[in-house]
Amino acid sequence: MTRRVTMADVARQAGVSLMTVSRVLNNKDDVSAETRQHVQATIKQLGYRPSDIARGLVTRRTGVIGVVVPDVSNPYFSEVVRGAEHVAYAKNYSVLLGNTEEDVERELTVLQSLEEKCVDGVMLCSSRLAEDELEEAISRHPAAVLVNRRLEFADERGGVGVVTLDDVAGGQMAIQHLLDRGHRAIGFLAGPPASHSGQGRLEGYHLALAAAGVAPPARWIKRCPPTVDGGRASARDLLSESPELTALFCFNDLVAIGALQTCGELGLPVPDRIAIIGFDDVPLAALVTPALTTCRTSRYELGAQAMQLLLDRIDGCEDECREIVLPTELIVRSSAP
Amino acid sequence: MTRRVTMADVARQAGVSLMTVSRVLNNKDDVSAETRQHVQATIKQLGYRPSDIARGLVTRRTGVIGVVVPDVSNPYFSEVVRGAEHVAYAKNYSVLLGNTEEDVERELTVLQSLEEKCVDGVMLCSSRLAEDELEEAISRHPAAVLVNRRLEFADERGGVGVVTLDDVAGGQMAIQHLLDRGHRAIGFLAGPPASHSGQGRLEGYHLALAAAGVAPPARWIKRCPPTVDGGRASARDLLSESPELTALFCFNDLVAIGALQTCGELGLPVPDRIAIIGFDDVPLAALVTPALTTCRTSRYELGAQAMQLLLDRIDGCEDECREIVLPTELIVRSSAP
DNA sequence: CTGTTAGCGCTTTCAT
DNA sequence: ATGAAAGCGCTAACAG
Repeated sequence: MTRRVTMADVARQAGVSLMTVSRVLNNKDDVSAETRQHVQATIKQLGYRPSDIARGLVTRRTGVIGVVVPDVSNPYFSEVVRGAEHVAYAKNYSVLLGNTEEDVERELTVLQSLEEKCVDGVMLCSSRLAEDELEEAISRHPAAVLVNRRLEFADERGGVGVVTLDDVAGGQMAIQHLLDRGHRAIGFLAGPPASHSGQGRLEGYHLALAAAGVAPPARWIKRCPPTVDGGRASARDLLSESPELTALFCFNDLVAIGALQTCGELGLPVPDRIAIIGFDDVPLAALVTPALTTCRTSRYELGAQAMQLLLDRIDGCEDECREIVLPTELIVRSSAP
Repeated sequence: MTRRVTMADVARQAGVSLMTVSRVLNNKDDVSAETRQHVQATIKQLGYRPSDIARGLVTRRTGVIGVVVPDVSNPYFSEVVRGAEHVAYAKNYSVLLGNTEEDVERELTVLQSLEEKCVDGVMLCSSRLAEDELEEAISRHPAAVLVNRRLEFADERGGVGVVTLDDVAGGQMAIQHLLDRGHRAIGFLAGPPASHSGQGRLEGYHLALAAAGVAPPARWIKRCPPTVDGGRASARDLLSESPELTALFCFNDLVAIGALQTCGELGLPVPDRIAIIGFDDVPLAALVTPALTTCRTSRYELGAQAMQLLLDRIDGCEDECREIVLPTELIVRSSAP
């Protein structure tokens, strides 16, 4: 393995000083056109590539952003990551990916490792950390943005940006759609108790029903894992305990698809006997039979906006808007026409 | 923003030299137990975290691996990334993610940016680069592994590891299954022409048919984008040009789902009039109606093995096996029972 | 416009 | 068992 070409090599070969090379590299204007061209030619000739890590040591900026997600292979987060990466790339930042595998311990070590890598900022998605741990971890980084999670004392701590979905409005929208179709007995497969998003959607559910004068009994609401299997099992429980239900609102599309399967197994036609609404509009939602009515959320946008906010903060305009709430949109398909 | 705690701070506070702190940090054995404990306490007290970038400058190792994929949000690659990240994490490496967005130019710049970040190695998935560009780009990195792509002169260049799927066997397996069910007129929606995997599957298709004495006319084979829409459109063309087809083998599950939709629109019952087989077994495959028969590939394993190979190479045992070929498995469901 | 001198935070080598 | 000096590749701050 041959030694990496260094700036000194370029300087020597071009017959100039280190600084001149450095200036050319950083597009400083105080270099004569002639010298600049000569240096650039030498750089190309030698195949020189500056070392961001040496540069980072002195500038204190690595050009790297840590992006932490519970599970990259979850289509939800992989879209978020794609959005984040796109924006980062456009501004010449790179993304250091941290996958916590839904594990709190690991989330902590990942955050720590990002510290050692001296990232310029951290984008933390759906953190499962306790509030105090979260604050502590975040405060150790130069900048941070939270996605899908709010921090109670965010304003007081200063630097933390927040990007979330308008889960409450989404939930209201979905329930209102069902109410408009005449449904009154509407169940909710609510997802994991720890989910901030689930809380919001539940709130929307309650708000919309209350406005319509419906008081849902507690048994209409069931927690479940946010997966197809979780949805299938919980839908079965829910429908057997509360056969009066004519509609189901689901934490996300995967849960809704599980519910769809249960209805199939139980011989309950969707949407005629049971209407079903999901959340997220993952690509899958349009492809199942019947196609899923759902609240679309732009996960790509979530990632992109969060990264944007983070970079804005890093590159100066700190007092940019602290919290962004992204809207959702009801996509009406066959499962709840 | 308060200055980062440095090793010098720890040394001063603990009343020892920089070297002692460094030794403790790196678990060198020539430090008295007493001193070690004292230093460790100070480190904890100050919340000191070593800077991998300062360390990297001298050791020439950053503990970062670049992982380059065409599209993180593609379920195929997001699984690969998850596998890779898991292995990397286990060995104390971090993953710098590069998303090329299926763009060759961008693939080149990403690779370049990884160079500047001084990554210890690169894992390049489904590269679309021309052979010479690929060789050049790779040779500029300390170590590299190719996923889903071979390099003609790999052995001669030395350092490049390769991990692929056994696409040929997968294609054969799928076609053999159809032949066993009495199909003879079998079309192939072959995916993008540049895809190495597509080539392999096509080879498997030809081999299996030839062995059965079937000589498929060229019009039975159609290139298409590797997406649902691509599959839908191409299936429509294919079936109208060659109505004699009784089965379709598809480049991947997304294409197969597109084909499924076309059959629905055309009123051709699946599998009775047309049998369909996909490739990959993405989660979606089991959820569509009818459920998709497909060749399962462990994308997680692909990522994990590739990362393993790369790290093995980096950490010494270079002459580890140079090429890994992962098997596929036929999963029989309703679309081609 | 260009070069010189320091030093970023750490490890390596050589002393002690 | 511990420390001092040198330097990794680069840029900031001054000189000229």
